[in-house]
Amino acid sequence: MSPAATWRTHRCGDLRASDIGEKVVVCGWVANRRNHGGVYFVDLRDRAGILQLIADDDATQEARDQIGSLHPEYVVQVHGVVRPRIEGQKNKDRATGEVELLVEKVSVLSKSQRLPFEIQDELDVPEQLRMKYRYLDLRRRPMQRLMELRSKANHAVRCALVDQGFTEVETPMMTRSTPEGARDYLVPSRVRPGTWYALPQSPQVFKQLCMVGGLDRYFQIARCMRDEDLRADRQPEFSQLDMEMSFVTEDEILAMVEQVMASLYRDLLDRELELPVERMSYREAIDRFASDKPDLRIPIEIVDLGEVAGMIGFGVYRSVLEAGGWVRGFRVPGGGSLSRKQITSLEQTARDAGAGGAAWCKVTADGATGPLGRFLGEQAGADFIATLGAETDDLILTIADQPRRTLVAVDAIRRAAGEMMGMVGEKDRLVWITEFPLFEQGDDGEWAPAHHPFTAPVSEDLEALLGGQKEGIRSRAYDLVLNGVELGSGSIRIHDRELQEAIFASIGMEPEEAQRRFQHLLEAFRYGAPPHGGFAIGLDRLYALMFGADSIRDVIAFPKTASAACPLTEAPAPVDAAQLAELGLALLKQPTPTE
RNA sequence: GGGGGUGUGGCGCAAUUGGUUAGCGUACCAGACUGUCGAUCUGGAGGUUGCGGGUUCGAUCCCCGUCACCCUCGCCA
Repeated sequence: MSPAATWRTHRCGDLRASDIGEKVVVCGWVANRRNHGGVYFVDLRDRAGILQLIADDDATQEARDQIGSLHPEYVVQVHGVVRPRIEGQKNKDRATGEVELLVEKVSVLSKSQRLPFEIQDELDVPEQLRMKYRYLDLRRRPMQRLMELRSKANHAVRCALVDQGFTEVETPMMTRSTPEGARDYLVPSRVRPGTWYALPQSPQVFKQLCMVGGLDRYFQIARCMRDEDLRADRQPEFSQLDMEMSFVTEDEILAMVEQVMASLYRDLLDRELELPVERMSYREAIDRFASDKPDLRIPIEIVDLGEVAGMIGFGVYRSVLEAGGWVRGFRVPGGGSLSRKQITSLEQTARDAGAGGAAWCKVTADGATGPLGRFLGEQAGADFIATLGAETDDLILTIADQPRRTLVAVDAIRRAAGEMMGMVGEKDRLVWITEFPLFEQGDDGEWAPAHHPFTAPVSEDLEALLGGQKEGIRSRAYDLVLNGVELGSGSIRIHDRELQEAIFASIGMEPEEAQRRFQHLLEAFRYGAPPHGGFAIGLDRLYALMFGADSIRDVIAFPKTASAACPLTEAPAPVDAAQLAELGLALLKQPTPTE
């Protein structure tokens, strides 16, 4: 096929009644064909929409033969004249429905064999098949919409930050492995056999180095890779909006992130975000919602029953409290209407979360009913109900267990009960969670940094920290939470070398080890590091939520499966022995053939 | 790594207690039809029931193993 001077004059989906009479050239994919013997219809699709082609008695026999020989997903160029559809044959459901293109000439630019699935908006096929033929999946309008929205969102983010004086910096994809955090994806070095690059889990160190470099305000839409097992909302490589600022307080960073979020809401959803976003300390979030990422759409708050639960004569409460455990619960307003079956499922939710079960009762006009009911008759029972603020027709749900298990279970049943009661409000609820603990205790009882080890402590807690205390030390770290989903996190960093070394020491890291692992950062801090802090937002998850996608895979052009494989390219795949030899590598284990 | 679910023409599903030539819809191909737009009608082609093994006269069905995908726990500073 010889090159045309102009492939097309219009896009299919752009033609309107105002174009009637125009001689046009369009290109697109054959979406559908209908043949009535003498009159041929073809729906031609491009990114802008669908245009009906027609070849009836007004068309030449040649044009009718050409259009009659088309098949699904052929790519064609069509010369024709835009004309109005006859009365009664307009299609109101289609933007081009007022017009049709009378075909003069059809050129087949590319043929298509039979498709593995149909190109239609509603599709019910295995996701793996869509991923294997992603280029076909992307022809579908809903997928094109998501790709367009993502592009528009990235653009909005860049505009908002560049306007605020940020500099976009591309940090290396091949860097040094850091043993903390997630497992690294490794890249072998050919030049120095036996040595490795790591793909970045995040640009953390580099963005701090940008601050030492005086860039002042950095951002990047960064690709990050973590070699961990996947989840529905997690991909092995993902995008995060990464930011860092010098000479800032928490307030300024939070305000900046809020501005970015407001820009996204405005440009993508055409909605105004209410600012400032509510803030809540970690302590408060745990006390009120038993979670560091509370879903504030559910209007249920947790009550500490440690004082009153021991008084009502319920043996489980007493023994748990004597063992140093907790009793926490909440009232479900109107929850008296829940069936026994629904409550049983809440009890199961508690057990699935690791608790022994959930003790409950319903508050009725004649007293409390249910398993707790018979313990609530006396004054202590009245105090118990009063502490919960429960009223007639409420359901009371409680968990009694070790502190950590209590929190996990009470959070689980709070969310389950909220959903069951239809309490989840429509409105998006953003909240900042601040002052996260600097250390957290592992199952082995060891204290480890809860965030990364560069997070600064709250200054009032500094003395206790340097005195060796771990428990209760607050950090200047914060998370942004939307409807119970963590969107991102950040912190004010340590910029003082001595404090940094003290932190390393406090987590049991020898100076030599700290030097070996973070030599580049620690050395940078010798040369005048400004106070700085930043934030990172997981964009895939945020976009999936904002665009109403079924899965984060739907907002990623070429996603991977739960086993980190790409069905399209069949990566990961074996390589030639020669490639391995060049890298100085030998396999200890051969790849297992699939199927 | 653990647990759960799924696997039958391209796709969505069915197949009695283990029993005939594994059916139906859709898509595809061909023919018919002069205003359709989820066209319609007629016909056709299309199957290693994920793979391997076992039990049985006989396996889509029962058993064991394995692979892939999805969900979930661990994990993801």
